[in-house]
Amino acid sequence: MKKLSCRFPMGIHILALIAIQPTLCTGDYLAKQLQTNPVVIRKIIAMLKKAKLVQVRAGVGGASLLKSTDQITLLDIYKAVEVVDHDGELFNIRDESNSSCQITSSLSANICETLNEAQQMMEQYLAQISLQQLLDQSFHSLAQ
Amino acid sequence: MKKLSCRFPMGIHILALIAIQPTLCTGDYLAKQLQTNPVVIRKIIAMLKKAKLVQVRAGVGGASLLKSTDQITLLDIYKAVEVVDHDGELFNIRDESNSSCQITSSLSANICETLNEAQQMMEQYLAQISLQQLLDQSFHSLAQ
DNA sequence: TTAGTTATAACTAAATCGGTTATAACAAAC
DNA sequence: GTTTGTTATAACCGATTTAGTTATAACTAA
Repeated sequence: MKKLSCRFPMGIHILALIAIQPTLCTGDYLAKQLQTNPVVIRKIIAMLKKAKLVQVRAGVGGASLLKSTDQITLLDIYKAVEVVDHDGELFNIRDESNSSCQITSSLSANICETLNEAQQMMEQYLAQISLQQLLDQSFHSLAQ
Repeated sequence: MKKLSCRFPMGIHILALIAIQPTLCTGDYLAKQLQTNPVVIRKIIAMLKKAKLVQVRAGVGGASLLKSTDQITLLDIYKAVEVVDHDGELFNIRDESNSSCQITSSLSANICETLNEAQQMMEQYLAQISLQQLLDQSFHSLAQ
């Protein structure tokens, strides 16, 4: 019913623009690009800073990456802005593994294990895509 | 920051219990197993009914599956209870592909494509796991 | 000193969530 | 036909998250 927050795709977009044009990327500029509010941008950037992916030039504006674009994966960004304050589990699984009913207990443990594997499939994919790859793809589609 | 709803793991658990002991599975019984409220159970079952995965004996209680356990995949359940009222996209991607800035436009399109592929990795995995497989695993861990 | 910027707190409106209560309808047993 | 146990569903609640906004303070370079 509910999607994840838009911070993840926005975070990717922000870092990509910073990679291309560091000094140009003020909060206002990025907000115009992403059609949102500068404070929303700065909140996302604050999370990316906490993950040591980016640094910001306070006062004067602009930002720059703290890693090279091929060393930043989409999983890094995902975890920086989407996985906070909890164990990182996407699915909301309640632990019934110590139920007095053995079937429920066993089922619960197996559901938990299986869903976490499903999540890992997604995260493994995100870990394989670097910011550089995304930039390459985008420039390639631009050239056509 | 936010996990998905607990309807998905609960829906799996509910269908598994129905598969094992159809007549026993009243709303009250299932609620005790999952440690929640009968109405919560019935809301989930209502979504599973809409997806034609289960039928319920109104008045007398109990439920039964409308497909065999090896023809119900976790993806079926996921889509029945977690993906409703929107296009099924997990990530909240805003369409910036018609931005006046060509870089932003191209980036947006590629972010969208990449994240949807990440989602597909997860859904493909869910599609490979049947309810029967989950039951087999659970009985196997019980036997040990 | 000024202008442009970042940092951050506080607040809002909207949506979703899990849960609860209440009411009506249903089906089988007696 | 009544009773009993159940399903179906609407209405509501409090908590939480979200994106956005406003306001204030601090920073940096010109």
